[in-house]
Amino acid sequence: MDTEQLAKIFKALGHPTRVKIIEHLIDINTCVCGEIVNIFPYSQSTISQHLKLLKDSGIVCGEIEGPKTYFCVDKIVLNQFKHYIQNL
Amino acid sequence: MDTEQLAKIFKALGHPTRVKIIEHLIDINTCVCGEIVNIFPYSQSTISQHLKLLKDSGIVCGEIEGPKTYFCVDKIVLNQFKHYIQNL
DNA sequence: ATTATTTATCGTTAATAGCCGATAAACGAT
DNA sequence: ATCGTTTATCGGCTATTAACGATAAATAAT
Repeated sequence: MDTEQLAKIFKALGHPTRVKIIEHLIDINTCVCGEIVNIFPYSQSTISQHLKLLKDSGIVCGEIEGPKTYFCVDKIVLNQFKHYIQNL
Repeated sequence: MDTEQLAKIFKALGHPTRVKIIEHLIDINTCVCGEIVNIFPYSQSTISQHLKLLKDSGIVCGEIEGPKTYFCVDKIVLNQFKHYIQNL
């Protein structure tokens, strides 16, 4: 895990809403965009963009099933991330 | 450690240069701005701003001694941070 | 075939970030 | 008191981010 990807993940988590989204994703394992929209006081497009950012960083992955996209934390990447932090 | 402060630290680390700065700070324990300027291909003002960001997030503290400022990682905050990540 | 549901993307706007050079501020040494 | 060293801050520029509404795309259901 190189510096660039690390910084990307840090950056993705550098917003209160995205921190809460990933905590929620970890809690409930898998989740659909609309469910997250219901939790936060932001529009659907805004939440979708937050999810895209998290996905682009690699910490989250999304599987399209029908009209829905199921988001979940990429456990491999999360573990690499944890491992890095632990060694700081 | 609340979500806001967490996001602030994540955000502070969300830049390759700042990741490298904090790695360096952890390595050598304490460090002066000018030393970091010599490592990176950025101007003194840019590095000073990166350090300010890290300091404002709480993960780094700086002690002014004469004309120099000695920066070091705040180990208490770093440990709180690590603890949070481990519990993810 | 049309409608409803769900998500992604586009275009816009305001705010923030990242970089620089120039300058100010604080101190030590001469 | 002046000069050199070190750092912080200011102003300016460009690029990116964060938010929104509107719209498109994909599918499920009627």
